[in-house]
Amino acid sequence: MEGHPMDSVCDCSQCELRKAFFDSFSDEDLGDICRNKTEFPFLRGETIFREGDLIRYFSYLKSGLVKLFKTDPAGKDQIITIAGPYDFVSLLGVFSDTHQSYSVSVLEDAVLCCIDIERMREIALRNARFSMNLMERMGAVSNKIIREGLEIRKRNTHGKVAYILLKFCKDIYGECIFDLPVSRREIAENIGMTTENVIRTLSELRKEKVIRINGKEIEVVDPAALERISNYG
Amino acid sequence: MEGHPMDSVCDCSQCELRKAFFDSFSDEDLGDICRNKTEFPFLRGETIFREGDLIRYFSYLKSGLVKLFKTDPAGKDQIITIAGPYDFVSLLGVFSDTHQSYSVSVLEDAVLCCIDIERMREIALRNARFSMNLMERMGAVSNKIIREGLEIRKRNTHGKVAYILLKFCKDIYGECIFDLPVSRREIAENIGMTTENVIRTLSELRKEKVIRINGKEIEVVDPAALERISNYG
DNA sequence: GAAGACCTATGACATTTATCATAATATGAC
DNA sequence: GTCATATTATGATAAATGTCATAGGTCTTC
Repeated sequence: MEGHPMDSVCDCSQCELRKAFFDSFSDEDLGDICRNKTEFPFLRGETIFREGDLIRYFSYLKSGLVKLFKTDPAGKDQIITIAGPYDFVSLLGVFSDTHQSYSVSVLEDAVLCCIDIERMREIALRNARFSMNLMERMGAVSNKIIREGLEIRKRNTHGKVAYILLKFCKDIYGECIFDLPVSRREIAENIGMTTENVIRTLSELRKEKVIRINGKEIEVVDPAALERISNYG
Repeated sequence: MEGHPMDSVCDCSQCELRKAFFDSFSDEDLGDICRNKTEFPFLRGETIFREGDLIRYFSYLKSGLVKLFKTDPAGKDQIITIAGPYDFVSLLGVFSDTHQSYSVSVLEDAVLCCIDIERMREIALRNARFSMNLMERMGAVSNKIIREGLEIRKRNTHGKVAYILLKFCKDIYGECIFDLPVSRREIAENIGMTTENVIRTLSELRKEKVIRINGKEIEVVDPAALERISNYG
């Protein structure tokens, strides 16, 4: 894990993600976690951890945007998913596996909240409601990744590109106009097609006046048409 | 849930899956579960539950083979995965969702062990080690599904077919000769290609003397070649 | 500011995959 | 057993997708 711990000015009792993870905590446990957590700020392009690294922390994203990916023997990356604050938390292997099974790197400056894995385990073992919350939270993340994989698998190239554009505009940014946080190649690595065809498909959507393109900036001009393409293709 | 409860002759303390789920149980909790579980036998072709059904049980497969799938508005099925005893257990939504998010039906006669969801929750809430075991177990299943999805996504048709044949021979049956528990169409629904191309690809593998086909019976004659095709394609 | 690396873009072409048609075989219902 | 239906199979063709080549633009590094 790169990055340098930042002064932990954060008060866990005020954390907006508290409800998702620590709602069941006693003041004591919350104080314990709060004093023992470390926040790591990361800049765009930095790698948080790599496939195969030892798991030392339970971690969740407080802010920013990351990509989860695997690298094959030939050095080609395959992106598992792109995730924001509520979508990225150590997946379920965190208590059973010893090593990371994928890499995570930063697409938009991020803050990661990290809790020593042993301390986390210890608390989980004496607070069953917390274990349950954790299970629900991590389960939701896993399920989302599984569902997304199925949606991508069943679409053709146009459908795939439309699907991921809609993910950016609906799930990630909540706006029809946004700056793509990834390259065309990374989109290709995410949805399983070639970079050239991603570029070509984007150009076609532009020619059909469904989107407007200005470098990294994308504007979804005709969301209904994009939905149709996503659902049909 | 169809099927009729069978006489519960099973003694949980002897259950071969016990270690996976109930290792941390006190004799008391184990007895409690054992007395309150219900075993449902299912025949090939039967549906265990459908997407959208109310979740009433925590369930895991004791024996047999099942498929997890989703049905789209047009009525087309998409198979999420094919799972045996250690690979199928209520996924992580079981404590947070109220309804099933996919359907499960039976490929090979199966026995499902079911525990009332409320009782399960209650035990999980007072036995944190059990919650932890559960989390690990369910996490392993989720992770396996995610990984499988990625492997399928990155392969071309030959690689996909080779991949799933290897799954049958290595993971499911542990033998190079086996009866396919699914139709060619179901294979297509699993790996995201057309039925015709699954059939064609199988025929090609036969012509290349990598496999032998006799109806549902498949023999992997040249496992090394099949591995190469799976890894290259 | 020059060089190199990467990103975006597009065209031409080859290959892969899907679609449509047809038929033999197998399976299930009555 | 027979009829209806689904499955397996194969070929012909169309459509989609990948590969290769080229080029201008952008960004980083020295």
